[in-house]
Amino acid sequence: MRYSEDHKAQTHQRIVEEASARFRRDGIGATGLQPLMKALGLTHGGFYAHFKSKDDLVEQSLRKAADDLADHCNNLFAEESPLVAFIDSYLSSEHRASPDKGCPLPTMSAELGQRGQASPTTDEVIQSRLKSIENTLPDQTRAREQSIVMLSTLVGALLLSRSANDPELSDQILDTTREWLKQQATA
Amino acid sequence: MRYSEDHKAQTHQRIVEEASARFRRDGIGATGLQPLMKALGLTHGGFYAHFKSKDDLVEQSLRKAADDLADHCNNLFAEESPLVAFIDSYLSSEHRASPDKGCPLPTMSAELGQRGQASPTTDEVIQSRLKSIENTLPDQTRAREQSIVMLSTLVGALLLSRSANDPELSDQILDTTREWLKQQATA
DNA sequence: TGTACATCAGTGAACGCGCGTTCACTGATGTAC
DNA sequence: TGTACATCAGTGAACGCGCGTTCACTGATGTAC
Repeated sequence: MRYSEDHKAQTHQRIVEEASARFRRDGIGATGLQPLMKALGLTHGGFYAHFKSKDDLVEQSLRKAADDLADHCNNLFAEESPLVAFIDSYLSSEHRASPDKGCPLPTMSAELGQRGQASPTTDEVIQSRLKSIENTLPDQTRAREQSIVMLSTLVGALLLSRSANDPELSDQILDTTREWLKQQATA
Repeated sequence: MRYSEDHKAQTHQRIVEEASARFRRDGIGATGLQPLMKALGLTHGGFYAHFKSKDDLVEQSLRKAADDLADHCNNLFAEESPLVAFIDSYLSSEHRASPDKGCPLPTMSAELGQRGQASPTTDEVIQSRLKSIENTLPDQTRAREQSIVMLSTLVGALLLSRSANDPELSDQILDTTREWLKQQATA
């Protein structure tokens, strides 16, 4: 069947969006293309009309996630203190509970590094997230260094907080790190 | 064939050690039991004489890795400043280059969180690593908070540094974070 | 001391399963005449 | 306006592969008599 003008582009986007969520929630290796396509009401054979390979989809999904988050960060400039808003948002229980809608670094970067064949896409995501933080920093003289340390802390805290089984430990990591960073940000 | 007294215990330990290295280097899902046993000169069928399941091996491997690192940290007390020694060691290019011998948190915790069935082992590893840091802190009054923020930063920086494709970016993350933490430690 | 037997760590074929990828195909729609 | 044809997004069976797990087995050694 032949479809209306932008039908293919829409399907393509639907696949990228669903994959982007699943990769972040379940991991790349644990996300099968067959269940992914089925969830969208499609059959798996059609996948290769849209993507060269699973790796191709991974790259596009990563970029999509990074772009969405960059947009989200730009909205924070409406807030009184964008930096505090960023920290609160990154280390919120909402972000912890919804990896599928959040930053891909805590969920995907370990697997991306382990996957063998290297790709510059991960670097783009890191640089994009660093830039987002730099933009919110009040003092621009050491913005690069500050953004690197802050991103490391944010990524590590969210990762550990999600991994912790005991809710108390999980909260402790999230809350302690968030308050620490905010205190340092306002000092 | 029947073997000498502690032969089984030795084999068991060899499997745990090899698995512990592979899980950290390649990830849990990407590590097959068949290649693992083959690398030790064994056949895969014998695996279940030692472990209930792959998950059982994962738990034992995690604990082994955490114990080894706790030992390593205790050795740092011979240094003049254990805290600086710890930071230097954690964010060294050696640690970055050898995930199979290093901290399991940057490499395995995302996957452990995504694997569905939760286990308290991850919490034990986190608590163990927090304790290691607390022990090196000069000021014990806010040791818990400090150790949480520091572990988050260390884990995040190592993870990002390993994920970065561009060696320059990777070095920048490692070096900036290491120097920042050391400066804060000595202040 | 010599022999029969029990033990059990390790063997390797086999199981069902889901993976990523390929490919001949279908059939509704847009285009050409 | 009506008909013949080309397009191509999506279909679904099939491919080889490696996975975790099971199981009947082997055979060197320790133990019992």
